[in-house]
Amino acid sequence: MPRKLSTLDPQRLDNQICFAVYSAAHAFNRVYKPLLDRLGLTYPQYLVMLVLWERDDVPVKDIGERLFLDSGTLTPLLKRLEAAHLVRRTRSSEDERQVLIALTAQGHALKEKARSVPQSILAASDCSVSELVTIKDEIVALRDRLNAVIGE
Amino acid sequence: MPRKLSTLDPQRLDNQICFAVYSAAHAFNRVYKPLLDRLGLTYPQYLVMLVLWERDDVPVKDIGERLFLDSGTLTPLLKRLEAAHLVRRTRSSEDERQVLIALTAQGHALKEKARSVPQSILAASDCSVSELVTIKDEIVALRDRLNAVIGE
DNA sequence: GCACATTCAATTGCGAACAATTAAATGTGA
DNA sequence: TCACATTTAATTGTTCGCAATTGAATGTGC
Repeated sequence: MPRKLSTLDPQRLDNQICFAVYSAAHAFNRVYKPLLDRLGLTYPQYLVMLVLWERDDVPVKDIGERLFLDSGTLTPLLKRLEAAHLVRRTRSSEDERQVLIALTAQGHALKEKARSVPQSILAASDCSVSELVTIKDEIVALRDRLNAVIGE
Repeated sequence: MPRKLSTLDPQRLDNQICFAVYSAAHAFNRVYKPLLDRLGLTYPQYLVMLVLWERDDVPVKDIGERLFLDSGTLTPLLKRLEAAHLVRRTRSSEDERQVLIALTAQGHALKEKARSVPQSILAASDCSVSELVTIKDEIVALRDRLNAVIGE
């Protein structure tokens, strides 16, 4: 005779960590949207730019490994960044299979314009930096355990 | 003279909580995929079914508020669930603007087949229930603060 | 050197996700 | 009652995200 099962029922939406993560990702996206609109970027494009601002002139594959995305997602996205004059795509001469992604002057310059984005997000989070770091590390640890299961 | 700034630089990918959430959501999706394939559902479709298993015969808007999704996403998704004979879509007679979503017998029956999904996810998380509940509550609190900022 | 497998990016097709608009039904105020 | 605003789904167009396949370049084992 199940009584007051709802708070424990693993089949209930509100008890699922995955939905929490899924809906939090969308909430972040909505907060980022107006900030990134001013830069002319979508959120996934912003992620690619973050990778390139750290290190330039890397093959598509490296970007994919960093962001957990494949060429089916990245190829059209990078073509859009190229059309926006933020990156250049050139075949590697050492290995003609690889396409190297390099920032243009405009792409480099955009880093300065994007500098204020993280603090706007921090403000929207309404949370201390140390709390955010703690949650972030827990989520990353969880993500890495999930990815380990997939790899096996 | 900034030295070893990388561990603090808010513009670094690995320091961004949003990327942690974003990549964790994709990792969950990849773990769910083989489990949901056997049910013939995608993850967003599974979320809609979770809502309907809790309460049936609700307007599209209610589902949207629960999952933070709009009609642009839900209308085609619900049509696919209807084509799969899992739900029925009927105009409300009291308010002809509303479309009520009800489970079919097949839709109800699928709940049993889906019963083992949460524990498979728990196993993949390689984590205690109490730890997951703690992280989940923190993420939900963060999500709700973000959504509050958007609403204003 | 040559058959074979592997790697890498591109492509195709499908299902989200969302902004913006449309159209119909309902609610409201004068 | 009637003009007007609001609510609700549906629609259109763009961008992700991924599975599956393709084709070219590279690596390998004999």
